[in-house]
Amino acid sequence: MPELPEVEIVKQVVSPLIVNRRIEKIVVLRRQTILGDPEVFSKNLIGATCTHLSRIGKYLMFHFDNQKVIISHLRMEGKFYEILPDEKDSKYARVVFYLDNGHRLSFDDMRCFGIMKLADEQTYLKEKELTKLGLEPFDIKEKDIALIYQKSKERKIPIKSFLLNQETITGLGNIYVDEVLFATKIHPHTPTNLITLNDWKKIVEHSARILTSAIKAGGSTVKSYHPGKGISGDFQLFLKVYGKAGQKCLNCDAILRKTVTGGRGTTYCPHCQIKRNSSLLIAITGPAGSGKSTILNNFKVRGFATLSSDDVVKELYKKENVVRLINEKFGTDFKNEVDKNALRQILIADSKKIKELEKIVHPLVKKEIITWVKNSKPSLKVVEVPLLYEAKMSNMFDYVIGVISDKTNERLALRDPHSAKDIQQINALNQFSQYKKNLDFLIENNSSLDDLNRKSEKIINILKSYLN
DNA sequence: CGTAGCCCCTGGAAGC
DNA sequence: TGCTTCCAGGGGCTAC
Repeated sequence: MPELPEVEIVKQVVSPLIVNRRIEKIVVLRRQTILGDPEVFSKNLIGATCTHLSRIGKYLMFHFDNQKVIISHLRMEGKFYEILPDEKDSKYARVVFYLDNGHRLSFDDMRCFGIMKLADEQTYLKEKELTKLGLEPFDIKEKDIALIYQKSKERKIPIKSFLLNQETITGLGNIYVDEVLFATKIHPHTPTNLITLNDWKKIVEHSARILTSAIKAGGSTVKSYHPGKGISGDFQLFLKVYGKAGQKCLNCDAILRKTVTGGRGTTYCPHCQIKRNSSLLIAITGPAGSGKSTILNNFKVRGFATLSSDDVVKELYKKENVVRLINEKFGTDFKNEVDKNALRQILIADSKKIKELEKIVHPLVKKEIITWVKNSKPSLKVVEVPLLYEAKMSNMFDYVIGVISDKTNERLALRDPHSAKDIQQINALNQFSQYKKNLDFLIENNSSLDDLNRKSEKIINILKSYLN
């Protein structure tokens, strides 16, 4: 869990507990926590006295008078705690150091991600964990920024992933990266090669500023993390985006959005942090009969690449493996093609079956969309996805347009009187309204076709202006 | 080579 | 209430 400020606080809190103390005994409760042989680790440290602690990025080093060094990383949950003589080891103790004053220093690590490694004073900086690290934001000079910029021009990963990787800049983690990108008004998914030299100056400046203030505040305390017993920092009170998805942005009226970047939760302001990109992927979502197809067509006419998930599903229903899967799951006997209307009858009779169908269909649709995106040329791509949030697909899109209408039932009846009632019934089961807060644009289609066209035109122009 | 995605673990919270 | 699923302040490894 800890990022640079929290590790710095741990260093400050733990130093007085162990410096000038001799290690009398080491109990390794979880062998994998020690990289290398735990017996060698213990043998080299027992009898040694700790001279000082040091920190590089998120690594914490313990230096001893026998020229040995412990390199440690707390990862997500690691903590060093002092245990008094009459106290029991905690449930999550992994390595316990017995000190010459009768106290123990316990390395607690619920999730077992943390590590410790023995090294030599002369060569510890050459250990692979430390040689990989880039500069801390405070140490980055003008000439370093130019080098970082050169390096970044060759990388296409999202800037957030680039900053989380410690090889160029070290110290930022998931919280502070989100804060820095918000401060610099850079969208976390911006490809690294689009970050300008001027952006880099701002990123470095804000990183140093935010990390420094966080250290001053004692670090951030989120969930139950504490640098030591009874100690907790306050910087979480000053966070502007982390953990605040769904709340109002402090700089504008937009609602902060949560997405996923490289498997990590990411919060940002969709208005302040506009995505600059050479291409944009947009989703249109909403209930059946709301007007999605009309809007999709407006995009098509303006030269966007467009795809309808309903068409994708139609094609999937003709595939042999899909027909087989559905027959197995629903006890049907479709031959060459799944009969959509017959299937709908089954779903209406037992609404629990909808989820089962979605479990089969959604991942396949997602796959098809990804393939389509890869193969389509235009820089603006739009996909109509009726159940975008249910299918958990919203994260792959840069912007989401939602369409709602109080006239869906009338439109469905006009389109196909035969199936209208059934589709209306399924529509009623989906809670589109609860996703409103996740949308970037909302179109209320309650008036004329002209009105709908005007509204979609307006959004098309905004999206075009976002393009690099 | 760069990159996406999975993996290492445990437990609390939210969803059903 | 009990069960399931998701999520968490990190980073290494592997398959493409």
